[in-house]
Amino acid sequence: MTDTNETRTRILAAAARVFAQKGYHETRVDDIVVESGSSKGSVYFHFPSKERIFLALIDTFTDLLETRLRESILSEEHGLQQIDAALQTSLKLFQQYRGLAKIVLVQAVGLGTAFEERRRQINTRFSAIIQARLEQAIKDGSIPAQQTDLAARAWVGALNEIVIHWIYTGETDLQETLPALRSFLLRSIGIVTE
Amino acid sequence: MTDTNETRTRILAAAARVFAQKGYHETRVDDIVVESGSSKGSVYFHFPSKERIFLALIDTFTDLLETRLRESILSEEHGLQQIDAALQTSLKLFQQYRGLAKIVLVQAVGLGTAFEERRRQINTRFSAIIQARLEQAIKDGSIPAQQTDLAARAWVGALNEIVIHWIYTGETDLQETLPALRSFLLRSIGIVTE
DNA sequence: AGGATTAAACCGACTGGTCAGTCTAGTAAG
DNA sequence: CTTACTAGACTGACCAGTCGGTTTAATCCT
Repeated sequence: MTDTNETRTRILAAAARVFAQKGYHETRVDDIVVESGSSKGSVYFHFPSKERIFLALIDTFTDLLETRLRESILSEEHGLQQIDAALQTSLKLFQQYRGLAKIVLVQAVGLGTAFEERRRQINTRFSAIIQARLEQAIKDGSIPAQQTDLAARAWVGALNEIVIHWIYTGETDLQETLPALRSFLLRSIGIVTE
Repeated sequence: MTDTNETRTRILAAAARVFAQKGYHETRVDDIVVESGSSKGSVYFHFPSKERIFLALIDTFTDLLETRLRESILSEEHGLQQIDAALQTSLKLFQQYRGLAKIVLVQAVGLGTAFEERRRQINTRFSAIIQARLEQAIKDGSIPAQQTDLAARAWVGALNEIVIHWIYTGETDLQETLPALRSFLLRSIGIVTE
């Protein structure tokens, strides 16, 4: 018995590459078969459908991101450092998994009713994390009172767009945008650094 | 001869409704046929393909938005007022054409190679408009020096996300978010209002 | 006028290619 | 011999686009 889980993982990795490059609808299950060096029977032994493969990739990545985010926030005491840590963690992860990032941020959008809901939830989930932090910051007086839900969503949108642009252009290193992005985001909620 | 152009317009309007609701791939050409109350022959008389109908909708809307934006910017003298006018114009247009907004901001994303390029260009186009304004503002000393390309893209991302959220939730009136959004954006580039 | 002619606009049954998912026949390991 | 997995040929549904035919209306001719 060749290790089941290894084949499964190989299929997922192959799927990630193909989905990232071609998008959901232009990806043929046979593309994944070829890319993974397995067979159709094998793919359908490990996954019930093409859709589930796609969802598995999305869930894995978003769960990982959320976990890392929460960890990095917990690892810092002060609000400002928490934000720094969270931002750094996000960029690092996007940079490390560029393919998965593209799948989650680009390829999972506009897929119609089935995926629409899920996609919204993801953004809401991350907005909520940020919003909670902002509420906290207002309460302890680090930033002025403001509409935290709007600010949180705007942050998510801004970050997404920056990452997507990096995904396409691949310009240098995503981490290098951190200082400018950091200043931008902090200013946006009323923290003037220098 | 029933006015040719009227049928064409009816088909486009129907397509906008269906595409907005179902997304590109889940929309059947026959859905558009039924929704428009015409026929398949008629649809293919006016348009060469499903894809072209979709692109026609996108182009119409983005061109309109760009025109309105440039007009509103030209109508104001001072940098800050220009930004206000542009923002107000955008929100107004999104609000007015919610279906088309959804098509451009959501349904046109993640459609694979054919649309990917075009979609990027649209965001770049609007980023460029904002960036030019920011460069100007730095030059005349209204805002501190900063990475305008990043700020411009972040603005586009932030605005998109806010609008998309409104598209899904339909919460009240998009225009009502203007004050908070305005403060957020202005702060982000170093303008402290109150 | 009104009849004939023509072309644009419209109609919808049909087709042909595509592809997700199935199925039968395997192989390897214990 | 059984369990876990792999293989890839095959099938059936689906749907964009086609095509032969009909309607509509504008123009010309007597």
